[in-house]
Amino acid sequence: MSRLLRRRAIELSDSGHALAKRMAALGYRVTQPRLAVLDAATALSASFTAAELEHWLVTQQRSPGTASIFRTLKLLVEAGMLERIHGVDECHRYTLSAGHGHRVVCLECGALANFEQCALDGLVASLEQATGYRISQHLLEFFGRCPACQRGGVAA
Amino acid sequence: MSRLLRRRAIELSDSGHALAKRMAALGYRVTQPRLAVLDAATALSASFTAAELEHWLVTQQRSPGTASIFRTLKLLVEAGMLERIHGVDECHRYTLSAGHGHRVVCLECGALANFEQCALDGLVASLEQATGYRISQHLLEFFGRCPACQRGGVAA
DNA sequence: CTCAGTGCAAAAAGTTTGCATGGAA
DNA sequence: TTCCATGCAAACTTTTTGCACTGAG
Repeated sequence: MSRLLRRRAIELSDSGHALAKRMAALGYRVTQPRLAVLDAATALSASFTAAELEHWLVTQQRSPGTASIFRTLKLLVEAGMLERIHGVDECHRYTLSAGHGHRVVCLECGALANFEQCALDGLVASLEQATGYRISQHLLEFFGRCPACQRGGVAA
Repeated sequence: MSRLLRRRAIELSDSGHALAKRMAALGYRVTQPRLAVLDAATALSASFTAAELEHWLVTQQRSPGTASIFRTLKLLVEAGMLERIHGVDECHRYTLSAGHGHRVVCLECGALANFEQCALDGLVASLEQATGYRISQHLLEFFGRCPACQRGGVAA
């Protein structure tokens, strides 16, 4: 591929992607499928499943196929650019990584709000004392209805 | 089935099962597969996946088959006798329900410690104010090493 | 140029369902 | 005796893998 073409290929999907630069900085090759998945993750904005992401890419006629999507999702999670999140009954959802923090997830539309504060330190300490466990990780997520869905008025 | 046989069938698995009585009280039929799953859940004691539970039942030569196991697990969760729990990377684990509360899960052996206190009320209130979300549920789980595994000395 | 990454298709998990039979109440 | 629950097998969904080919660096 000529220098010119390569440059065009990258610009094609480079709409706003500091993300792509970050991938390159981490030593990952910046390829079309990876850019497509990052675009999709950005466009979907809230949380999404692999299937939802694939559907979006198909409608955009940019889907690299299921296998590549799964491989890319796994890679991006390892790279820290996406996070896997858990629902009450649903697992295997993803969201663009937003620094460290936890989330409030809308049960109706999947919208997310992030927050930094994690007032668990005290609880962790007292639990370690009470149980004898050495606690190294935690999972904390909140669920409810986002402001828009509350206005929307559909009964929960 | 004669009265005598029925009685024996129930005694077979009635080893310590207030659980079976609870099922009956809830209006569920107390059947061999359900007793077997309850026994397995009790024996496995910590958290377990459907596959682990089936494996235990197979080794005991009491497995009612995959389909019945899944149906029974779903039923027992609905009945509130089992809970679905989430791991960091693993979902679809189950544990015997221990009242309301949250858990500390050992990352090495899967042992659980339950605790009642859930100091999130304040956090929920301030998050509702900060985000505009109406929060109705939360997911909170801790992970680490249990006392036995710490003594066991395998590096984390 | 070279090797990491891709895309297809096929396979492997994991989970659910249809239907005739069996057993709890 | 009645109907709920079971057990098998087959279907389905979701995710992973093998392999020849392609394109990013």
